[in-house]
Amino acid sequence: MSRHKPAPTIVLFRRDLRIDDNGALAAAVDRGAPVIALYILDDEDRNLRAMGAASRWWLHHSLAALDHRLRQTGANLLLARGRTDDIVGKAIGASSADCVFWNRRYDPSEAPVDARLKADLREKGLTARSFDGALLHEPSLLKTGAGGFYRVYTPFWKAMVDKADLRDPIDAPGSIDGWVGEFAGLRLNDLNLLPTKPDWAQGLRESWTPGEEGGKARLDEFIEHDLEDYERRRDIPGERATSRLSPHLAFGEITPFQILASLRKSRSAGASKFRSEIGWREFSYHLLFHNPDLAGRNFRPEFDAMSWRDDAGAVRAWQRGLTGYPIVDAGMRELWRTGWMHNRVRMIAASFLIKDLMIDWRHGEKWFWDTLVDADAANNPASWQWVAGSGADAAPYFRIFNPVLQGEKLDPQGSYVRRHIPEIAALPDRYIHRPWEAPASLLKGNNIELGKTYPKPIVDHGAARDRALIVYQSIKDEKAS
DNA sequence: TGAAATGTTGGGGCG
DNA sequence: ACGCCCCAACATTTC
Repeated sequence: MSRHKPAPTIVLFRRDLRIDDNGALAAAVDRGAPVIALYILDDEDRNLRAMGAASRWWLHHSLAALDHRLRQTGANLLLARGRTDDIVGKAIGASSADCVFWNRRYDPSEAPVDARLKADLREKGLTARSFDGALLHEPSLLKTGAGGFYRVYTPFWKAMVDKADLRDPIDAPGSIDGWVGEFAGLRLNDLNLLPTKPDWAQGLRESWTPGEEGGKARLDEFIEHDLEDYERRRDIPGERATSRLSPHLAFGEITPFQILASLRKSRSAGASKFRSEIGWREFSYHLLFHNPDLAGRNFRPEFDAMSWRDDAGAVRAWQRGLTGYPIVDAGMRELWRTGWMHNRVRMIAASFLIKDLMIDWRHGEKWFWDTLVDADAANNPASWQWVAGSGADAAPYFRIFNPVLQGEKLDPQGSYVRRHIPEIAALPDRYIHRPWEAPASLLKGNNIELGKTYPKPIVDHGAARDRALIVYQSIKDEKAS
């Protein structure tokens, strides 16, 4: 007599490339049926924002790491390409699966895909279930006293901490009964996620270990070495004192539940400051959920009247790290080389594009989307709007960073600038953030020719500041009238 | 998660 | 000894 083998469960992996604290995977394993772990790359759906090049590089390596983790426990990752509903239908056809599990997505362009899928599957009499993991809170459930959504960070975070279910992480399955069968038959390289000609990923490879084990190691190291003095050192880009967990979080290799659980154990002085940075990520998703076009539209509509400058040459100089302001250029080159930029420098570089160059923040947001390994549908537009002043709880319009003062304050020894701008590395500290003031003999002695080996400032900050204040003032007048 | 302009105070040089 | 000025240092206001 043959024992009846239950129909398999499909687990969809998306930006939750981990086996630890994975509610969908744990539930599938608990169900006792064979598990089909499936990743679908959807390059077709025009309603979805195409992933940037740096993110695709990360995705490739993260998928490889996930496959490796699954193989250690008895399963493997199947890859497919196409629309989610099509592929899931085909996978059900090939496997007779009767059950599909996944972890929820909160990007408003992706969530409807999952909602339709759930409805379709249930209509066919199949089981479809979704789980939490990406966020500490459900954006649809958190409301202000007046019934709206939060627009100010502090009350949001206070309410969230009170109401969220800060559950403990779910253990990774010890072993998985992996479904044995063929489906789609794509190999990782078939997804074409890596850059080819040219291969610009050298700096990324040197900087990162994608995958959940890399993320866990990063968290442990951060807590052990940097958390105690986090509040003081986090703003000093030369120190590498931030967590650098952002790409791991963006791809769901680690969850905020895991991070908070580790912080609870550490009791370090910097824990509450770091926890509130996790809170900003929650706030960004909260804003995105209630404002689906956060990357395309000003949160404050009065900014629609803003007269941004159209200056392709200036945008290009900013992208390449050739503005002539060392702290800005160092940040932009760190981004280009490593796929990441220190958070404080992001603010300075963004302030420079928006307020010194008067370029529409959406140009900056797009560049970051393409070049950041941590490019995130919520954090990226929310943060750009924050700097522009067009966002919720945003920086006031008159807050304009002086790139020289910021450089001297946060990188007094110039170690960050020298790391990324070798052509001026020989300048003494005194001139490292203002090379145009260095004596001619000093420049010449170090083979620096401003305008040739390193640019002269593309705008005068003082004049640019005055211009920005006038333009921003006009928006304020607009609103008043 | 700012910077610049303006205002105030107090020490020291000097006639 | 005194008043005057300068200016650094700090505080406050303004954008």
